Amino acid sequence: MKTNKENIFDLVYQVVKLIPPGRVTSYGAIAQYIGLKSGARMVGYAMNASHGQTGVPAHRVVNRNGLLTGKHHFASPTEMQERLEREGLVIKEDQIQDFKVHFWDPSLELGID
DNA sequence: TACGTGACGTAGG
DNA sequence: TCCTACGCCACGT
Repeated sequence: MKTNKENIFDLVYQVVKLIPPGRVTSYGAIAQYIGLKSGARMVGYAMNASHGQTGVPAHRVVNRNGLLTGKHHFASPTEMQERLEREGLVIKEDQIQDFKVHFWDPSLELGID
């Protein structure tokens, strides 16, 4: 797998697009799936650049603790939470409740191979 | 061209 | 178990 910067961003977008409604994943999970070493930060950066991208549910990507760390980067600080709640998730204190239950691991769902 | 910053994660104390 | 420090890469100034 090539790790060109454009591919990294594109891969992140594609994986995020594959996240089914009502599910969430973490930066590290995506990074690990696309083969990024410490790409957790890169995934976050890709998300930052995904604002102009359509079909990229960045609100379904949270940190390892299930915390909505990127909510401030949305149009409204509450938009991320609103969207997640709209999909049936429960957000409390900017944190996803039952995060483990709704966690969507690309390496597991899409296959590591 | 060079320095600083950032939507994170892991390791060590 | 909780807190602090470091690493990594790309982008903006």
